[in-house]
Amino acid sequence: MTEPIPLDLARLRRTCAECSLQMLCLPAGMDAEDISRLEAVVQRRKPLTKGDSLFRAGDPLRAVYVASEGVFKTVMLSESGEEHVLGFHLPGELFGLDAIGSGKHRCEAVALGDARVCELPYAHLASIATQVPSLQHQLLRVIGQSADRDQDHVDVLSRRQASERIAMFLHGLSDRYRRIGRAADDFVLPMSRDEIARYLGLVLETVSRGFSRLHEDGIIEVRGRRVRILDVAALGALTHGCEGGQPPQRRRSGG
Amino acid sequence: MTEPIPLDLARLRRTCAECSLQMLCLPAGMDAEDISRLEAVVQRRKPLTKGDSLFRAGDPLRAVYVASEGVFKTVMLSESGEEHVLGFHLPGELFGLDAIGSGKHRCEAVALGDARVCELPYAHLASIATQVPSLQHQLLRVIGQSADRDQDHVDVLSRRQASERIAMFLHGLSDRYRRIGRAADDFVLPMSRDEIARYLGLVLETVSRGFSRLHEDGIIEVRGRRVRILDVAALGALTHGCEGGQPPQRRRSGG
DNA sequence: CGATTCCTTGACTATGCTCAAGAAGAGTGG
DNA sequence: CCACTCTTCTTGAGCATAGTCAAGGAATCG
Repeated sequence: MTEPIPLDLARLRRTCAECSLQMLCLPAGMDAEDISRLEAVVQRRKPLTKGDSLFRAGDPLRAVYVASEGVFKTVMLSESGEEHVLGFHLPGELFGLDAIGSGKHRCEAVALGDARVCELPYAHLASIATQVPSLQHQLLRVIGQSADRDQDHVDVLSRRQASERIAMFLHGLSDRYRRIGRAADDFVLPMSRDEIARYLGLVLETVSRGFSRLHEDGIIEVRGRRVRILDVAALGALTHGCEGGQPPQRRRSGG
Repeated sequence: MTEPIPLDLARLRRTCAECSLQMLCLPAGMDAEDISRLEAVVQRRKPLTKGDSLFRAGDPLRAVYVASEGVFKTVMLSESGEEHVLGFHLPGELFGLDAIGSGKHRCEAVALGDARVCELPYAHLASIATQVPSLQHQLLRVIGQSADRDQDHVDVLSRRQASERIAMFLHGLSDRYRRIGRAADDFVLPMSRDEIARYLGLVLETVSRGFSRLHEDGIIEVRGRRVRILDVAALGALTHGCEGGQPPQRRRSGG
């Protein structure tokens, strides 16, 4: 465990300038000089595996993070003991920002599988941002984008119909996969039905039935965690709740 | 309408240093010198009345806002035409940050009654933040706090039971009233049942029934928009879903 | 290959939505 | 100041959607 593994060291040495996620991540839009100043504070942590926590609720704000490989979820445990999933964090997406408001993390970040993160010590980041306006601007932007994702979550949860929430979830995930350069219509879900349910404010059975329904209707093909989107337009239409292509629910008028 | 009203002009001239909301607002924790640099960019807009929009979805990011008097709601219109309420903004709370991620506003901000706002042109704010580290820090903090409120919204919407959502809403609102120095257990709701419902992902009838139920159970006293919280502890307990003081729902075992 | 976890599907139930009508407030003008 | 109107709120009855409980099947891991 403590013995140095050459391959890992090589990866740890990788810089932002070489990173495939550069376009998506904090360095986006920064010039070479600025990036090198940013690189000075970026730390690459040792790889994590399924279930590992990056931080827990109550931990003081030390750093913000971006997954370079693998997917994370952030979860909040309600007083009644239920686990609510606040978000899923794909490679290139900044997370851990929940501690900026109060100085303490409000949630826990957990790796959904093997993962690797870049850690950006917050105090360093903020002080460099003072010196490098383009980084400050970029930092505000990514924070804003993170807030946009939270907003999308609110948007999903505001939908009354479970089918709408599920369609929005898949549609949004597909979009995000495209953005990170991965197939948008054929992927393996990194999270369980239960985790999806806890993200959507539903129970896992409802999510499962929702998936089956989309399969029956020929909109997706699903087998376990493998998902293929066959009809993006129809999926998008379901997102709007009202009738799009197929009727969203067999009403008495149809039957 | 266009004639100058002395009283209003006097108010418009008021500075951050004199503002009663100083402790809550952006200037919190800044010294006199820094505040004066901030004041240079703050603009006080002419008063708004019920229904007036401050910005609309699609508008470019010009400024961020803080209500100095009155309450605002931010709303998003879904493709199917429904209005979703994203948040209510009390005096001292920064809003309009939704445009930071993309450069465009994602939602519309509407005054719920007579209101007055301070407008902070974003470009100015960001450039001063570069020069004044304490403002940068403060700016990041308030953005973080705004994200915390969004997170609280997610938390509310994740609850399955309507009664929990309603209890959390009242409990949270009460908290925020206390923070701005107003009575936390006796207030007039600035928003309608319908707006509450659209915030909670429910319909107005459900909200109305929820309020009536809390009244019956002796936890609150409600008459129209006037609310008095009689038993904060019980309200907090309902927030947790599980049984607290009174049973949350009369089950057959009880009747 | 066995054990465990995860997913699917069914039957039943309950919560909250729909539709509907009436009461209470707020605003307006005589 | 009161009558009128319009909006907002309350309450009721019935129904549909999603939750609960339960069991069996698929997939994954050691």
